Amino acid sequence: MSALSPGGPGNRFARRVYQVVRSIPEGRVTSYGAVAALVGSPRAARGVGAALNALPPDSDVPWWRVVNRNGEVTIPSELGLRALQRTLLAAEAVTFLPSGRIDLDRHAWSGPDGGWPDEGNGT
DNA sequence: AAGGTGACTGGCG
DNA sequence: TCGCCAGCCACCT
Repeated sequence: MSALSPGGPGNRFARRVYQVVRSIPEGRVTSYGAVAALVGSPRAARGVGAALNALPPDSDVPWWRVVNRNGEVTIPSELGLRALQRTLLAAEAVTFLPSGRIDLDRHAWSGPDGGWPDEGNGT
């Protein structure tokens, strides 16, 4: 059984990255460094990008919810992915600033714990 | 197995 | 605020 089924990049790291990205709630975005930190390698921000780059088109991973630390889409526009990401994010009710960047103060996701800017007030 | 590339981040000027 | 350089880690050939 088993066979582990690598299914491509199916390594340990990439596998974990996909899991984290799947944990990103709709209408929310995060940075590669944040995902890398959640998988246990805060310095592997590029590794996250590589993993997403190897991500299949039929995957259930919302890769479009992952952006750089500037809240800007930094993916190859040649493939049209850049426009696609913006479209998908817009469909998630994500707001873009006049500068062309995403308002991280409004959609920044800090992980499964929450870490939200307007919460934590315990009653 | 080894080398090169990159969907990144942080520090400086 | 923006642009450039160096460092790190993972993926691909």
